[in-house]
Amino acid sequence: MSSEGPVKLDATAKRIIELLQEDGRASYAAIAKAVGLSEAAARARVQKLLDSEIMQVVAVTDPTQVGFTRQAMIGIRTEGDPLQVGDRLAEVAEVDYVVTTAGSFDLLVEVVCEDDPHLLDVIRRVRELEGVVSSETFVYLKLNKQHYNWGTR
Amino acid sequence: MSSEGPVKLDATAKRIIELLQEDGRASYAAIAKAVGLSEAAARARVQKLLDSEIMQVVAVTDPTQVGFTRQAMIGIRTEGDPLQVGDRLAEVAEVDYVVTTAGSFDLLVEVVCEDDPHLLDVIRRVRELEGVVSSETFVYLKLNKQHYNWGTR
DNA sequence: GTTAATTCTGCGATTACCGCACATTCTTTG
DNA sequence: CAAAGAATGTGCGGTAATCGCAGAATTAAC
Repeated sequence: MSSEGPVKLDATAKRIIELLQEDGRASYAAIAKAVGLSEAAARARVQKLLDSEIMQVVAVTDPTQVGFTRQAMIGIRTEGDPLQVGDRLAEVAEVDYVVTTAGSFDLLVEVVCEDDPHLLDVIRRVRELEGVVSSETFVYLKLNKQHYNWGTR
Repeated sequence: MSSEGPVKLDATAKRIIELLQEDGRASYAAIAKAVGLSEAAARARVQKLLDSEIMQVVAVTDPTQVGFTRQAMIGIRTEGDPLQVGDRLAEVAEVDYVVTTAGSFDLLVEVVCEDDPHLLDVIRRVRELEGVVSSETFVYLKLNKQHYNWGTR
């Protein structure tokens, strides 16, 4: 769905991203002052970053706090093209995160479920997908840390 | 650092969260209209959700797009209290995500690094932590899907 | 049933946002 | 290298959103 080009970001773009990683609702005026641009220019740059899907500004929550009692990571071994299997997994609604990896799993998939029967159903559906050879599920017991302000380089 | 109580969220709070999961920069006026409150009340509720750390509004990016070429998930087996080890891991700057799990790993840890030597150094530091018995690293090759609008229940 | 605390509404006063015309800088390209 | 074209930035006026606060309404506690 997204065709990536390794976009080049200048120092101003990176500082804007870092500011919004700290506070996604920062005003354009505040951003402009922080990076030394006019308000209109700052606004244009934020819009560009959003439109190009380099960055998105969203609310993030601990799923367990908003009614999803079962979360899990599923390690998956595939046959055929892992990227294609990854695309198929990405279509599953309960899946919020898919990465292709090197190691004893080909894909790591995070799923968000309401309860145990729901998780069971998701695992069943995942294992039935074409190209999925085996899977191993890690049920989440506690979310210890979750942050997004890793900055830029 | 965060003392969790399973906070009870009413329907309005959940709808506000869902709206901001779609667009973290939605105006208070728009939120108010959507949930049927005055602008001031909507603003107060958003502030409360932010202050109580139930929700945070932030910019999220694909790390590879902003200069971090090496990302990985590290599966960790521990001895002693996994939660304590998790807390220690959470203090590592390059670690952005820590979950305690049930399964063949006790903890899953996501790390964001600039390059291979950086990743190597992080893995070394992680393995030296007290309580870490063994670790297995899954280097990310591609981020297939990443989304945050899983809604509420 | 009264009190206290929380939450909501309804405003002005202030600030931010948006769109647009024009200036500036950076890239092609002949 | 000069001119054309594309980005990117500035300034500003009109509109809309935000903020702070006083008082009403609702909810919880006793």
